[in-house]
Amino acid sequence: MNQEINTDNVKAQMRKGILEYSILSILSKGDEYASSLIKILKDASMIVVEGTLYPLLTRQKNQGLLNYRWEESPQGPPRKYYSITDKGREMLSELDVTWKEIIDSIEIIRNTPNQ
Amino acid sequence: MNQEINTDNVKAQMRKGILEYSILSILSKGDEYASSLIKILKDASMIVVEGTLYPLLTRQKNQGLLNYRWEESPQGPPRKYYSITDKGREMLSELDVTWKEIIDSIEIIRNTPNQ
DNA sequence: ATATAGTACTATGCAATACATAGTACTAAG
DNA sequence: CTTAGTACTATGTATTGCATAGTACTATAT
Repeated sequence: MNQEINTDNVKAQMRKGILEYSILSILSKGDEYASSLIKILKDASMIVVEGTLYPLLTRQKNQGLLNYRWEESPQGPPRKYYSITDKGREMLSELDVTWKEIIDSIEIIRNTPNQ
Repeated sequence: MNQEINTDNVKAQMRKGILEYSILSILSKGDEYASSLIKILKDASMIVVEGTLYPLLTRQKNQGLLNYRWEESPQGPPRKYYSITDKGREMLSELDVTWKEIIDSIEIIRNTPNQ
């Protein structure tokens, strides 16, 4: 029980840094609004809550990685559609490398004998 | 320049949660002391500093995942050798699953078209 | 004997971000 | 007008990596 809670906590810590990469990835394939992003992430088993996502999107906007425009929704309040900038695409490419490095590091650590 | 700093920052955030997994992995293969752990991690391109590692080892000890014993060193101060507990091995197995889930999530997010 | 260098461990404040929570606002339906 | 569903804003809390300061042990040099 306590162990399960702890595993969830480790997973939450693992999400730090990863979500920024995930958002840029999704938007590189097309513009989306926040609730849609949450759904896409959830479908990929990456659970994120609004309190996390909105500040993250704001940070990325302020860093010039994203832009947004308002668009009327079919039957609710207007939606804020986010799109990735050229700078965001460059960042995404760098994060591709960074993520690969992380995976390789874990692979080595997990499967190579200590010296 | 500012972008490089930002990538390093993202990588530091990504390390959160991952280091716990890394430490258990290393110790599952044999006992080590802190400076040795730092070297093994560094060799796998996972840079960690003492200010991070020692509190982390202490936390894991307090959670029952590790144990330690003092051992005289060849030519310096005594060393604190850490070993993994059965509980630590169980945790490691769970983190194997957790890590795989994260990788799969990123794979989906990075390579599947949005709906 | 004392100072220095190398090695190893302890303590703590700071920065960053995920999360929980509270709230505002828009639109449609009751 | 009220309620429900949807979408966004704001903020305090918890956690952990990092920077920094310090203590302690052993060997070597002065």
